[in-house]
Amino acid sequence: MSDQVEYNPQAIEAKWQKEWEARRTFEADPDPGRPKYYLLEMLPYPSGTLHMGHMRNYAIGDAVARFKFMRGFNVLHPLGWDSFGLPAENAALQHNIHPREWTNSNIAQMKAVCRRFGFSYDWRREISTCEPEYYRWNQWFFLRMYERGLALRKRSKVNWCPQCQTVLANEQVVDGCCWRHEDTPVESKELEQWFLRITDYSDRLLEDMNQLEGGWPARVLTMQRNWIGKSTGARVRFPVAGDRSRSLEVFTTRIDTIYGATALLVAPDHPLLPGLFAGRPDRDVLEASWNRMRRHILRPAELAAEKTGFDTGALVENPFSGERLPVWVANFVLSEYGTGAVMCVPAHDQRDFEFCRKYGLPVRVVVQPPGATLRGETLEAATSEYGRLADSGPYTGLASEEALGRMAADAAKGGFGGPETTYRLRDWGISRQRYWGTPIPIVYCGSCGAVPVPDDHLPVLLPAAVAVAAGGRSPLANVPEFVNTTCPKCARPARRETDTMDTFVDSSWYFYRYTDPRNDRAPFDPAAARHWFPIDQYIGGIEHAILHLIYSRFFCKMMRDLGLVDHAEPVLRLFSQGMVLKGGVAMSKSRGNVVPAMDVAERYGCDTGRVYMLFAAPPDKDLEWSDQSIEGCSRFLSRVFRLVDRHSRQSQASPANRSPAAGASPYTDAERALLRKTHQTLRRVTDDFEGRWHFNPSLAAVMKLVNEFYGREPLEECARAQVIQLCLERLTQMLAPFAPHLADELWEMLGHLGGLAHGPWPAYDPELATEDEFQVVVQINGRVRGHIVVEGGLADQELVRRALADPKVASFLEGKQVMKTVVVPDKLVNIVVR
RNA sequence: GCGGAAGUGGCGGAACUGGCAGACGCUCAGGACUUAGGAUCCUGUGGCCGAAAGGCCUUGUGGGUUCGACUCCCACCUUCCGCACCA
Repeated sequence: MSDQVEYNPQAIEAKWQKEWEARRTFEADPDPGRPKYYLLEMLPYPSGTLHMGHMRNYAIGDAVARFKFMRGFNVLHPLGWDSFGLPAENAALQHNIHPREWTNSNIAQMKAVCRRFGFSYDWRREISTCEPEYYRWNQWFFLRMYERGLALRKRSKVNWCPQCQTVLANEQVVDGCCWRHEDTPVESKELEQWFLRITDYSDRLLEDMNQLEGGWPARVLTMQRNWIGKSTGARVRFPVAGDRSRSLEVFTTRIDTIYGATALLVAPDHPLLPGLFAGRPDRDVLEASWNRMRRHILRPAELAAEKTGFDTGALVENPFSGERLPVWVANFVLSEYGTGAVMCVPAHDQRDFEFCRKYGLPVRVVVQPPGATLRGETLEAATSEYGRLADSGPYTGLASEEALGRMAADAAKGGFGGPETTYRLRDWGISRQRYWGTPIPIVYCGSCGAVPVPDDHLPVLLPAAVAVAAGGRSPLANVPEFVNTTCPKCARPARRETDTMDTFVDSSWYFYRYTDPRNDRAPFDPAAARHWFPIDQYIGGIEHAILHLIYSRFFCKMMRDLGLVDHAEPVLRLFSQGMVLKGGVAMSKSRGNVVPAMDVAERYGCDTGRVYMLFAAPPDKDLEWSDQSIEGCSRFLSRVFRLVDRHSRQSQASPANRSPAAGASPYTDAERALLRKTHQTLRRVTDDFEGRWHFNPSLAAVMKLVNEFYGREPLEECARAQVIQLCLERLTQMLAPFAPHLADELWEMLGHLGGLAHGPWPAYDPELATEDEFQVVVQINGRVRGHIVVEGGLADQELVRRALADPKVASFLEGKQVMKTVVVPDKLVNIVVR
């Protein structure tokens, strides 16, 4: 047709976005009549521009959200901004702009991109964590934790990033460097800091992971388990020889090997060391070695590859054997884990083995692995296998498994130890010496000490006029109007805490706020949370596997203890999407390899961008950006547009053709074939959304269906217009989650009003989707030798008979003897010959 | 070192519980339409042999199980990710 209209994504997209907004299409409120579905993508940090790396996350989420909308779910799909954080302060320093201004202008830009992509967010629920209306509840939660002893101030060794000029939580240290500055080794400092006692929840965090099995990626669960690092063993106290009032404690998971201990090793910064040196003639020499080693240890980035140590000259007594053991300082013993001291069993621990071989300490085998008789003198490596105890006093002959329990119990009986469980997880240090964060609601009073700010004084407002400077202490300390206050208890002059909270506090509970975003009396209404929670599907990057995802699980449990929520886990299902790469590396502003999302929308339209994100790779794998591939997706959408356009013009000429074909005369073969392909594709796409989320082959199937229509041109000669109409309607519906704007436009072209956002998602007709003819592969000795076409459901013998009758197959069988036949109904016949 | 994931055409990737390897897209080639085509439509496109029919080879490597293996088992190689003195 000469007056063919071309696909104009920009016009179509603007039209439907306006329409959706006017109709409040994606606003969701509790509705007892429909099942709820809470779908969430991790909230973005407003860094400036949204690039296609970000968009992948939202394209996946939006496809699922729209599918659920179409299926009749009441979908809660919100978005907000993780808007506190250091980059805003850096921008302030570099461009002399206030962090708030920088942040808000970024939010405006990014929101414009999200709107340009037409995502199905309920914007009424938008939140921004840097607003007092939000962060006052961070303070409120802090106070509730303070009341319960879950927020506490303590002096401890903390990680210090010299770039950020602030403290980092353990979770924020990656390979000994800052998570934001991968080349900057973290330093160690002793500071007084606020901590949240996440360690009180170690066991619950671990146990409740059973509820997440299957719904969360296995590797995330593994990473969290390793991070919590539970290990069960025993604590044993070794008295100092000659002074039984003093002792050194060790933690061990292998108390069954204790008769093989030939030394006791302590960490270089063990608190009892100075006491051991005191009064010794060689004290100066010892302290010199000690200081050398400590300097090294204080820089965790320079982890020594080689084990070193020195003999303190002190002796302790093995409480089991009475044997005297030398006390050594060893650089590989960690002061933060266990008791900061270990028993050294060289025969059964590789680290101890290397240490003892280096320094000539004896090696003694006290557990013989099954079927072995090892000797310490000739041992080439430690053996950590369980076995039978040897040379172990009264325990000799016991199996390791049994000895572990019995010896720990005996240590308890003897009053020198007992069973113990340790964790790797440390308390969460939340103090940050930075400006752009939530002020910690504490006041220091000369007479009352640390006093919590009363609830009715919240929020403690972050002052606007602050000279942001990196100087190792919080910029807030330089704002007298902020610092100087009065004690809430005694009304005397007092000083405010000037550190702000780690921004991971903000993101630990934000998804509850979405359920009741404007509440000014509580963080949220428990009833609203109860309605929407738990989150049915959470989507985000793997980089939060332990940071955000363990903190928010902790918050949920804490909130449950406060009576705010009634579930143990906030997120039922988690999906980690792959990264978008360009030139083999992740797209990022700092690498300068980003493809701005707005560029894609302007050039191809956002529907094309979305389809490309879902088509180019499975959603959990990394995706390499390709300018050529996205062209292909653009072409595909144009093809669909032209197909429907042509059909709708013809229908307009004779509107009767629009009436449904149901009840019409039986379908012709060509019509059946068209309907069959359509319903097969529909089945595939439906199953995929409900199951594996392999959108790439799903979209491939839709493309194939479109090719099918093109291959039958001119369509109207092979099928009645009503049948074509029916098939195109299904095609349009199944395209809707992927290319929603185009789908709504096509839906209108097909004569329907109001778009497809709320469905319906069509049910596929199993009858129509069934093949009535099958192409059966005929193999001879496993090699394909022919094909036969048969009707479905043939008996095995009949299938074999027809296979043997095929002339081509027969020619291969000449002079051969059939040994056996294998039949897969409707699929395959394999003839085994000799 | 330990744990996990992965390895398929020129490229991105399909192949669900073992059953025609390479769907779909990109690239490239040819054709049609056209004043024109970098638009559109059609055809072809893993390698080798062959004019063709057809045959042989091919899913990191080597073995095994099976009528039949990308898929299961064993060993090895490579890449990526996580943990890494956690006692």
